[in-house]
Amino acid sequence: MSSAVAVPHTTTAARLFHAVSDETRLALIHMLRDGERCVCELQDALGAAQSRLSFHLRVLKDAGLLSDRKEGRWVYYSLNADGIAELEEAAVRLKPPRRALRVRHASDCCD
Amino acid sequence: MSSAVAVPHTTTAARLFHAVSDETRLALIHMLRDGERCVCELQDALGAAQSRLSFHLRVLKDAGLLSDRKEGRWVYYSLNADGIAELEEAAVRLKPPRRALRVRHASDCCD
DNA sequence: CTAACATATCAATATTTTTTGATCAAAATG
DNA sequence: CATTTTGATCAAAAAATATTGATATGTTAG
Repeated sequence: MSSAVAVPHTTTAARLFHAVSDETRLALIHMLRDGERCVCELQDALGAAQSRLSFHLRVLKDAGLLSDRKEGRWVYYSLNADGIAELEEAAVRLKPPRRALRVRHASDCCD
Repeated sequence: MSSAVAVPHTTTAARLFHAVSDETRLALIHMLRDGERCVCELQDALGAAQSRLSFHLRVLKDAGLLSDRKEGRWVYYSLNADGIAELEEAAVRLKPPRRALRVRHASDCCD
């Protein structure tokens, strides 16, 4: 144990949070909350350039938050429930344990 | 309703997620989970340059995730439970409503 | 087969974020 | 008061991300 930074989970969590730290990507997720959509639909709805959208979809997919499914010439994206759950867990892990909510009384710092 | 991007919550959520999308900042949060710490302690523990740390602490504080308290020449940072709760809520809001988990059968796309 | 379409990828650019080093202000200390 | 200490802030450089436009690939339609 010990190595200052980089708790193991930390890297994954950072990746997940980064994926959802952008408004366009959040908008995509929100659109997908009620079912899969093909890229062209998302594109229309968001009024975003095709290649831009493709970029953001990939970020989300790489983070494990989306799945895709190819059908004919379309690609349908949908939320990956497992990924979303992981994200939620990562968020929950940030909460302080109740025992520690109190102020740790100072004077034991920097002497 | 309608304006494509930028659901109101979306901006706040993006800000919150961005704040925790960095390993250094996650490490800070983890350290603070069991009580407040002064900057110098965090600095030692993380082995990070003072000004770098100050930068990250500010990002977290601006996002509402940390509070600070000045005492003499020290500044103590601690988790702001409300902020952390907001973050968690933002994460939960990404989950698809159960009714929509199924595949929306295609052929209604791009006709 | 050829043309049109849906989407991914790539290279160049633009933008944002992060790091670094210096300087500054407010305590505390002698 | 002069010095030291803690921490913030600022400007410049570095690094990471995002946007754009072009091109490439696979697919269906004619």
